[in-house]
Amino acid sequence: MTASRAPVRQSSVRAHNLALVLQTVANSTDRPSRAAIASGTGLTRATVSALVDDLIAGGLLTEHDPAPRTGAGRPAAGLALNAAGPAGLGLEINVDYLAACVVSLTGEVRQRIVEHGDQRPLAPADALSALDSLASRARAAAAAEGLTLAGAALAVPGLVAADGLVRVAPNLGWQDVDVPALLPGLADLPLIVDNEANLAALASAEGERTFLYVSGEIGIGAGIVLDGELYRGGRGWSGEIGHVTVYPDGRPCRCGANGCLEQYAGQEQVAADAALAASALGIALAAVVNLLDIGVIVLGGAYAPEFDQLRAGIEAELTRRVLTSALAPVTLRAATLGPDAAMRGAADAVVQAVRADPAAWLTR
Amino acid sequence: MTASRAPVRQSSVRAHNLALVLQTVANSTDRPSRAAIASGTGLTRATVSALVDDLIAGGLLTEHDPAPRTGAGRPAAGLALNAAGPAGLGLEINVDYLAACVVSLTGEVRQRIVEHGDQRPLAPADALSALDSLASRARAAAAAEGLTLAGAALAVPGLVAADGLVRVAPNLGWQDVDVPALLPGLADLPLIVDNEANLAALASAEGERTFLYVSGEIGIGAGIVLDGELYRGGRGWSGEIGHVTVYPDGRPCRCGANGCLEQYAGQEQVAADAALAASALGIALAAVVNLLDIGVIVLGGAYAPEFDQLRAGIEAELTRRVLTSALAPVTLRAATLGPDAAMRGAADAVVQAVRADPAAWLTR
DNA sequence: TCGATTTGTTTATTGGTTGAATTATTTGAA
DNA sequence: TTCAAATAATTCAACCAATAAACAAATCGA
Repeated sequence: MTASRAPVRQSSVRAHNLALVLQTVANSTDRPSRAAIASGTGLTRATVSALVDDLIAGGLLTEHDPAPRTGAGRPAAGLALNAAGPAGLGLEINVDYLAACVVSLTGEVRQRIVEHGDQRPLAPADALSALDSLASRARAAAAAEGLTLAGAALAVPGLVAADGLVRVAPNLGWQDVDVPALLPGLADLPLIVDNEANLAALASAEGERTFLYVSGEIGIGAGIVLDGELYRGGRGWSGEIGHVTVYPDGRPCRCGANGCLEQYAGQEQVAADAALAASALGIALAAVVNLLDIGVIVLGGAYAPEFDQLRAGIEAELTRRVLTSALAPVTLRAATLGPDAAMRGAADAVVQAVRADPAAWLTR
Repeated sequence: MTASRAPVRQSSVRAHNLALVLQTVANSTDRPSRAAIASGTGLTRATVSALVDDLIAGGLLTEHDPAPRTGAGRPAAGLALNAAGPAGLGLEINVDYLAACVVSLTGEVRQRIVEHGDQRPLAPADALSALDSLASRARAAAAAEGLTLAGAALAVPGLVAADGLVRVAPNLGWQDVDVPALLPGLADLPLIVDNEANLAALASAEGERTFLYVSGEIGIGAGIVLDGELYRGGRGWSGEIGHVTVYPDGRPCRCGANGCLEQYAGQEQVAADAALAASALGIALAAVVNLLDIGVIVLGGAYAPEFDQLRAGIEAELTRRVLTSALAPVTLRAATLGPDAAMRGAADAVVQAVRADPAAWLTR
């Protein structure tokens, strides 16, 4: 069905194979040689050599001395991502802090600035103006280290439309805020604006290709990653697990409905009654697994530090309510990045965009 | 992230563009000319000509006289899918019938055989043996009409693993049935085995790219179509909406849990208490929309004839419980194919596979 | 009847991969 | 010490597929 509506020319072949080579290096634990990449991908050595030349010339890969010796033959030149290559600027605005970080192409955090302060009393323009100058500081520091930015991404606790328009951010009190227009300092960079749970999910993959990330803050959000790709839904509003009904006639929610998960497993409820929170969470997560057949669930935000208290209660509901639980169990895991997850995911999104389409960067 | 782990060569370019041209013809309401395809796809006329030649030579397209006259210039040759091209064999086994149909490349039903009879007392081998001979009859009739089959697909009311192994089909009483091995008459054809709701969803798209199809039978199943593609989940067990919890402490379900949707909106419950069924269905569907941001829901199976009774009750819950309902409403629709949906979807799956990868058929 | 117009084909060119031959660099054995 | 074997990387001719531009075909309108 999907013969994506675009024609393919030879240059698309090159673009695809450049990405293939770059991803192979990125996913490799050691520093692979051209020959290793060739046998790993199925491309010929000649082709890999040509592609690697382009990637080195474009500053995406670097060549290193061979690692250990292995038998006879000419020693291999080890290839690695260029730590000085295009980096990603990750930004986050949340209820009580602003944050920025710069992550290198290799995935290292090279800058990190967090500024605490209640954002709720501020008008969107003022909050974003403060973020803009925070971003400028991070940018300048990165430039001083010799890093060039490939783009920026901002995590927002709310519903974001495809063009960067924030439709609603209830906890910030925002409505219809045109974020890119209010960040003039970033006008020269490609800017991604996305929901915080979506971006936090990206940062929490740890090698997993298909999983659900759940973040318990004041609200509860989820990022759905299917086969390595974030699923955003038709309008970009997927993952609103906080308003999945757990008890149809239960507590009234600020959204107008009754019995939303948020009323039983929000940040405060976890602290007040972990058993109830775990049970409610388990019921909602069972629905997700029944619908999407997802095998791994990562608990982040306020859930991560309470993971040990929540685990048994959630698993009990999953076992009872997931139809296929006897055939294949669901794995529960705590997120490891803490409050930095969304900001890190934002920066990762930029870096991953470069890795997924290096040709766009090379010909920029 | 997804630079699908395979290298791309020139032949992949050709395969992709062949599919692009074929899909363009398939999705066209009139009979497009080579020039129209060129301007529609962005390929050059020369390239389209070459690709079309291959598709005509391979029996996938046919050339027709120009339709209406339009101004000056050489008249265009209209292209259309070849009605005598590779067809799909669709099969279904269900509690009280066996069915087979043959659908042409153009999407017309050319054969249709339904054999009523309770399958539950039969051993899987016996039921499938009967289906095998039914399939042979449909095949022979299709061959008599000059149709060649590109493959077959079977719809089963149960959980199907990727290799065609039916893990559980509760209403048939099946467990771990190796379907392909029990259909020797189809050994020479590629065979897809899939869940009936998944295949019924495919047949019920009606141009929609992202939607949820819900089928209310004895059990309740759902097919999730995201951007034109069926989402099957990590193990192929997605869409088990029947066991989403609606009332956590509600009626006990045969799956062992309490308050599953199936206990409130199954076939019998719809007849007994439509209002309760609609409300339960609405609660579960609201969860789907909150999680996946799906804008269109198609009600099939036993729900379709009761659509008018159910609609208001479902919509009330959706409006109340979907966080984004004020921003964008959810569209409810009744399926139109009736009990044939799964069988038709099975045949469609075969035809669509040919349309999505004509190069595979041409070089078979 | 002729020019304008549109469709479809032909041909030389270009970009990109392939496969085979070649060069480079090391280990190990005579 | 020297040379054969082995492995890595590069070079080069061949091939495949798309492109652009020229050309042939078929129709309309003046």
